[in-house]
Amino acid sequence: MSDKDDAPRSRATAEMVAARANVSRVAVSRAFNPHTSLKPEKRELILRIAKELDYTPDRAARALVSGRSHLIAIIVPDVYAHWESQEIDALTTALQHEGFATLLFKTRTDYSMDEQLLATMRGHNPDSVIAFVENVKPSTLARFMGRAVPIYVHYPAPGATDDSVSNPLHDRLNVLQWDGIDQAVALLQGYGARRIAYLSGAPESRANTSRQHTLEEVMARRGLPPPVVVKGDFSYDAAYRATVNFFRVGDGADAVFAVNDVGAFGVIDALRHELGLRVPEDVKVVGFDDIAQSHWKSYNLTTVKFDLDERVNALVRLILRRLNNPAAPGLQETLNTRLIVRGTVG
Amino acid sequence: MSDKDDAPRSRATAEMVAARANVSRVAVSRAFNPHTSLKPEKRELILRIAKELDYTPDRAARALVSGRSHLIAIIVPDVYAHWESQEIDALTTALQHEGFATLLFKTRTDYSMDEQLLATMRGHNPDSVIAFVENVKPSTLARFMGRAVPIYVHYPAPGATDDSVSNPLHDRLNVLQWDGIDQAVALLQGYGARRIAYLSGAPESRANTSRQHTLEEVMARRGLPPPVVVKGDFSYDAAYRATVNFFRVGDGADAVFAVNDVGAFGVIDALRHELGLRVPEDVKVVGFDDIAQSHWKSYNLTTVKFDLDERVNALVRLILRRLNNPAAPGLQETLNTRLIVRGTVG
DNA sequence: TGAAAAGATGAAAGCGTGTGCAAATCTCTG
DNA sequence: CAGAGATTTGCACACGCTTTCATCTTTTCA
Repeated sequence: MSDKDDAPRSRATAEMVAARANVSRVAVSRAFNPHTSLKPEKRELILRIAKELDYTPDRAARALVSGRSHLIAIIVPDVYAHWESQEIDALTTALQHEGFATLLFKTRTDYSMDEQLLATMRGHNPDSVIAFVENVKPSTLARFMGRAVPIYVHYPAPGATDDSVSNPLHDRLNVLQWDGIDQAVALLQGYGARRIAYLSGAPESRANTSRQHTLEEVMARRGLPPPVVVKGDFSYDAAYRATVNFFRVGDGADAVFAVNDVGAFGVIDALRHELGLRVPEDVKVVGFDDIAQSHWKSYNLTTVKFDLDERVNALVRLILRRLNNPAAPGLQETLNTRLIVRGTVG
Repeated sequence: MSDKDDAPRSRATAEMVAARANVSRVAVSRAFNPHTSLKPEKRELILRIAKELDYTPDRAARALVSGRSHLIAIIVPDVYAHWESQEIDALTTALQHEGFATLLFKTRTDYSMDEQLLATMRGHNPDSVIAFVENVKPSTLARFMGRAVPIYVHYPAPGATDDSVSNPLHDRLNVLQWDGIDQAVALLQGYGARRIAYLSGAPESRANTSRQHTLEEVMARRGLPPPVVVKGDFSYDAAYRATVNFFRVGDGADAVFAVNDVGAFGVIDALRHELGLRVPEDVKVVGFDDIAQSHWKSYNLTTVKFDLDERVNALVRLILRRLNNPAAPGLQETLNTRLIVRGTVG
């Protein structure tokens, strides 16, 4: 065998591995694809030599012919928003485990979808797209995808019509909020709270409206007056300012139900550090998400929780089901919520 | 012109656009590449028809022939760690602006590098790799890349030998910590603190060791006794436990310098909610990073700051410089730090 | 032991794009 | 209007891989 010098700084190719192993290039391809027929010892030899040469099949070339890019796109408005970052983290780990890589795209913070961005994303040909963003119509997103069927995270409101039948353009993860919110209201009611305020997120977002409507419905059924809405935008700073303003000029409230945990932190800090009120003695606070910071001692927040692992598993399941059956009508998974009781209520 | 029906659910290709526009396929390719010669009106026509057909050039095919994937890989141990998530967020936005997409990879939390992961990453052929992870030798990472030259974030310690010359295998972003740490110590000293403890991160990580050594050096030069090291791991929970333990069994300290802001939060909460000590009256606390939460009222942390935008710009600059000059020796950018004074010192 | 079934192998045909090269067209000058 | 130069255009090939298909080899079973 001749001891050929390899080029110094370019990646090894299947051709080189084949030459070195005295097999055809096709055999190399087969060695890297599990369900192909290849004599075991031959496969072993090829894999050994591949390792020697630091060879990995080129995903782009593979994608071109197989139609699988092994890329999963995630679209988020804010990576550093706390809930999102934890979800991206867990999702990336889970996807990695299944052989996928995460392709991250950021939309503008006004939750609108940029056509340029969608075109770029489509160019990368992701096997699936997970949209945490809500102000884009499924039909728009679908138009911008190739074979991939986008996955939406959906929060069904109690009264809303289920549009799953009429919209088979995307798969869905349904997050049911009723149970968690009902448990929260029951707890507040148990401690004597009647005037409950709702700190909103960005008003147009569906995470916000569905949460608000669910809360209103729950409170009505429990014979409570409708919640006063304090307008926020999911951020700490907005929650802080809105709370200060609300308690200074308005009648105040016995409790605040926040659209998310970060908002709840803003509420708590405003109450304690600006308004001189005590939590939970004077005002009770409930959040939504149960992010990592919620158990930190400064907040110790009572909050409604999605189970992150369950949520990630459901998303991965959706992706795999869809890839195994590209022609299936809109797939769905459903997830529930529950209350985590800590120190900001009673 | 015949009104051909297009296939319902597969992506448009350059061929189809060419047919519809009565031009060659090559012209379509040229229409999408700025610096090629093509009659302007022809280009315009092609782009218009491309839009009609929802055509975008396939990145995988393009990458195969041009050698540019337009993918930038980022390797992190934790996405949801606060500093990292903010950096990923800003970086993704900036890269998107330059036409790149972010490819996210998560290492194991012990900061070790998985060869399997590296192989997968190499398979995707990223144009560049940014490693926030420290326990992998540059030579290992370089072996796993193709043409791409990895970028390391480096924290030069004051006495450390500069290995930039001997290691041209990677580009570097140097973050100088001296100024910020010196300002912090000066401030603490000004308020009469002498016994300063250091809350460490994962001991083996270079972010930790370099920060610790710089602190030791700064304190020595200012005539202070060396800092007592309290062992943490960058997380809130570890910081909380370590602080409780340290102040219960040891002599305590006048001030704690934490390796990062999240750790500082753990320190503050332990002091206030578990040990009954006041911050800053009894113990002063300084952090490192200036993440978004640091200005929240519950903490209001005095901290050493990298400027995030500067940092992201420097990274993007490194990437572009490298792509314009693949053969250049190890490129570098340098960044400084400074103290942000808030309420946890005096 | 022989024929049929099963398994292993390689040649060739793509996948969708960019690029070198030569031919074709246009522009300009005197 | 000729001819040189600049610009535009298309053919053919390359990128690295998977996947049919036909061929060759091995196993199975009566």
